[in-house]
Amino acid sequence: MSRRILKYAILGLLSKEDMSGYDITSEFKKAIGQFWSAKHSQIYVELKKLLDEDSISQYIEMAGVKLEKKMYSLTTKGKEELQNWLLELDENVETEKDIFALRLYFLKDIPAEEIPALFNNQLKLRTEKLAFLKEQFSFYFGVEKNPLNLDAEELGHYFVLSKAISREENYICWLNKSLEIIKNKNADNSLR
Amino acid sequence: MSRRILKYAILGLLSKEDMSGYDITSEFKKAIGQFWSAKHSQIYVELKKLLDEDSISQYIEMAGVKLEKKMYSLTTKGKEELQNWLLELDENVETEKDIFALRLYFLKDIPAEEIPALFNNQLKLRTEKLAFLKEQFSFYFGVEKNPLNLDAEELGHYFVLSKAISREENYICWLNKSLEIIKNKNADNSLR
DNA sequence: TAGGCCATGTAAAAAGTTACATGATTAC
DNA sequence: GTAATCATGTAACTTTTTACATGGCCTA
Repeated sequence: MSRRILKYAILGLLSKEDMSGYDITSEFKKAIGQFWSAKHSQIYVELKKLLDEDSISQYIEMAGVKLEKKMYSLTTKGKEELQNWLLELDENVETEKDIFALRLYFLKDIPAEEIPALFNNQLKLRTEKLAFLKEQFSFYFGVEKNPLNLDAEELGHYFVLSKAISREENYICWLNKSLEIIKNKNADNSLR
Repeated sequence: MSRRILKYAILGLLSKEDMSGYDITSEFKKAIGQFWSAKHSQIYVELKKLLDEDSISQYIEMAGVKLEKKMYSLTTKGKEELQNWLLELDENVETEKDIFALRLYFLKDIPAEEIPALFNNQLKLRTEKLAFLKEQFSFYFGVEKNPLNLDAEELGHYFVLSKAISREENYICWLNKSLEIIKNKNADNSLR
């Protein structure tokens, strides 16, 4: 958890178009939510902070008769900060936390007959996520398959979706391979 | 983050053998650190809490003449808590945060000539990590390749290492594919 | 008119990082 | 003797989650 990643995630989203806190919250439920996310409570606080620091500016848009949407835009300062952050080189790979893998490390304390259920649950979750991602992908890039024909904005989206898909496919593949090993082991033991 | 994952990570490590806070800190620099980690400052605080809650017990081991190592063991309560946690089914896939992918989503704000450097840096980091993981793998499983011959404890380790390796290989593969796209795009543009 | 979504916030608590602090042991 | 590593802790701060809280809009 390092130096204000949420700040830059928000600046990045606002560099595409002006958004409200609610819009930003929604974005984290789509493609980019595969690699960073935050709850609305954190986002509203961060927006206030960014406003204070003059990285963003605010204006009101009416949504209906009474409902005020607070829209945010990047300021010059915000644009510069984003630019600089985008060019930073990471110095090390951060731990990508994964509770299932953590549990599996403690395999010896899981009764053998319970293990397949754990794998199957994970397989279900990951398969659902992959389906969601593929749906998104074909919605945005279904017709135009060749990434060379995409503009820079679409290409960012393309990379992130293709990355998420490849991550989930790889995860599912590893789950299947590992589950096979477990099944063979269980079969072995019942022969004895 | 969520429901005391560090607690269970520590209980899990202690179920293999008694350890000190320092030992636990070291473990997070090895295989399991690929999927969960914590700093010593957090670990010592959590150990005190677990001791208060009677999930673990403490004894002193002398390391040298003056140096006292505080060793921790699971209590019956701790063992039960670990058991129950290991059988819990995750209800959703948590965001696996990845700053590089986040940056890449904002690609349109990165000057085209800077992009390859960003990819190459990531490629370097991931390649180094993969080398480290493969070293670990061959150290522990080099001779005995067949996972069917491993006992439950080794198998947990095997799964976690094989998962980390497959994750990094997949990441590198995606980086290379994406970098190719970027190069082709840059070449295209300079032709115009 | 009711339920789901749009929309924005605050407060408290938990989790995690960074910095400060200290001292022993080991191997060269 | 000195540097790396072993060993343990606290304090301040940042980040993230959970819960509380409110009200408008839209569609069936």
